[in-house]
Amino acid sequence: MAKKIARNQSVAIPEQTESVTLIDVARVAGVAPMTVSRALHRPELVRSDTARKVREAVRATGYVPNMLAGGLASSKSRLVAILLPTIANSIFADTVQALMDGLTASGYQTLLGLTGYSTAREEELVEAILGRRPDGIVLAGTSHTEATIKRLTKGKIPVVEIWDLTDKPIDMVIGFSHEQVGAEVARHLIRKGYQRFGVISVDDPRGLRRCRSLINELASHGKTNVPFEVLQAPATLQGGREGLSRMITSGCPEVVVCSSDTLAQGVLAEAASRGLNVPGDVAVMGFGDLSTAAHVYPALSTVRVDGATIGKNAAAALLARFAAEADKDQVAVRMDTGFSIIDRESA
Amino acid sequence: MAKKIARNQSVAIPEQTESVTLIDVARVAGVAPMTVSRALHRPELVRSDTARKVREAVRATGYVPNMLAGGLASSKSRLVAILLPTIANSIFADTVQALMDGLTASGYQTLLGLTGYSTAREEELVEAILGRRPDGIVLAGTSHTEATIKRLTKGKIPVVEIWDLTDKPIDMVIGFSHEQVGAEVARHLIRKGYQRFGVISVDDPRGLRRCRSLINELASHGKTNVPFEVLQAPATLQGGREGLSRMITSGCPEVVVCSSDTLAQGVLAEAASRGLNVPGDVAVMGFGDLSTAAHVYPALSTVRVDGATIGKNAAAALLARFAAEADKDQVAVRMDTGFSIIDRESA
DNA sequence: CTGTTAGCGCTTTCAA
DNA sequence: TTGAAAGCGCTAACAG
Repeated sequence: MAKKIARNQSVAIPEQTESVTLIDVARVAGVAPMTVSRALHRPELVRSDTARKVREAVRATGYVPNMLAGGLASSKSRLVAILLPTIANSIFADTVQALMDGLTASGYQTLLGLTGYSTAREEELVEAILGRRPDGIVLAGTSHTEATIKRLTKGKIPVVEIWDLTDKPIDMVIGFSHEQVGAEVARHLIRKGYQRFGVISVDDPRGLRRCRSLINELASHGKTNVPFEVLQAPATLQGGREGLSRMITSGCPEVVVCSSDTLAQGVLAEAASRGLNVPGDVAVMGFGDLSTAAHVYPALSTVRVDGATIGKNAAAALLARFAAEADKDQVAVRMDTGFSIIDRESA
Repeated sequence: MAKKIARNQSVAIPEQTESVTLIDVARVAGVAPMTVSRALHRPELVRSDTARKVREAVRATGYVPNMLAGGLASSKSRLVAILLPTIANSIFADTVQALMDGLTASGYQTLLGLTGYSTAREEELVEAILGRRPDGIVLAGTSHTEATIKRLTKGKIPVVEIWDLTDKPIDMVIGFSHEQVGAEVARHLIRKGYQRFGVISVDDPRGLRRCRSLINELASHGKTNVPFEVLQAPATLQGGREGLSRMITSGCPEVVVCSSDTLAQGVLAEAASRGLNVPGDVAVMGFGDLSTAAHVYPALSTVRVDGATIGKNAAAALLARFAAEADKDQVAVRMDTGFSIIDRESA
């Protein structure tokens, strides 16, 4: 196996591998270190030809600023942490993508942590992440351990809880009511005239709340004994298939409601493999990113709750909150969600 | 809007908000700062009752170590950066999840960067990320700008390029040949007896290479003029639908090969909505995470290339490389991939 | 096993 | 507009 070329070459030029510091740049540019720092971060404070000299020195030396040192001195890390249950097949993917795009554009870097739907794990991650002194923390959900809440509440860094609502946010919240979502869906389906329902969910807390609320609302309309299959999180296509398979043993419902789009995809696959016509034999409803789902099923129905849209819009709202960091009051921006259903009218 | 409760309360206890340092902990524990540092990071170096005193002091003070300071002093950041094209519907999701799980378990935190398939953007991100002095960098792909390569080559931090192969890796590579993948698939399908093919890809570089190689190999078996639809990255279900729609105008192929599983899902959806039987009327082939796909299509065929498996196994290999950081030779671990196809035998 | 000394590379604060 | 001094909070290296 060949030796690493570049590394060996660099050995031939002794000491040039030693990392270049701001002081080296200053020496080359013929100015004080502080002037280099200013030229780099607040160029409007130095004369333009000084700035030019510095820029050239930076290029000549191959200087890369050390943000650990900078952060330590200034207590600003330009780092935002995002904590999510999971990234695979995730209902959060779009939110995260948009959020990261915005943060990157604003010069922030993103530390990602995966909690696997465990608040204990979230606590550990928060603990560890706090050590990096992030300039902001985004948490999925509003349910956390006591320790997490305590740590985050007493700190002075902005915290945004997303994808849920609560009366006592740690700091800011952008989300919607999963209970309201479930109830809204139930009413929509009843209006459509469906009689026999089936519900499939993974055991993530928010998905379960949506589904339970749905079932309650159905019950209050006289539709009881709704089959309810719960699968292990995270949502997979296979989960959707299995859910439908199990459910179908006790007769096929007219409409199957899923806790997420991924599950709904799986139900579609299973239906196809059983020769069931969608929506002729069974209608299927998902939950998640409308911007994707709406395109996939051209004739789908959409159920709306509240005022904006999950995904990009929510992320935009979130960024706006970060921008208005000065405002230290509690804030709750409501986030809307979309549902996709392949139902009778879209046949 | 209510004032933030906790923040106001903490105002009542002046100065306690000022961040606790290691020196404070040392004072409370009645030891030297260095001893606190040791007790925290290398407890085996201090007497157990000293460690206990320190632990109590940490709890009493609510101390959170400042990793910026620690990193600066030790030049170890316990940070690993991962750069990917995208996170949404991503073929990388599983790799990333497994990788992060492993890294987190080993005490590393993960900085995520999204390049959107742009090497220029990758370059900017690398530049910025290097400022954080990560202990390792993972890059998707082996195609980078000159500047990126230069920066990464001369640095002393481990770099792992994944999901592709190359003769001149920056440091380490874990991947497979996309050309070989394409050719292998072509031969597999020809062995199966298919005559009329269709190919749908998004315009991501690796997907295109797989598809082009497939088409070349088909040509060398006398199958020319294979319909080839290219859609804009990233892959979406809608893209798959559109791809099949366009393709079908010039007659339905016996088998449609897609550059990713997401696209294949879309093709399935479109086929269903057109009343096409899969695999009776048209077989569909995806590419990506076998562990998911294999479960979804129980009777699928599998095509293998090389030796391991994309996803969790690849991530494990990757972590092993990090662990063996001492070995500074070039390394190329080959990574195998799986294909899923719903074809005639699985009818 | 524990403590002391001297920075890590940058920015804040003040002075020029 | 620029510079000098004094740390930020921690750990390496050595001494005890």
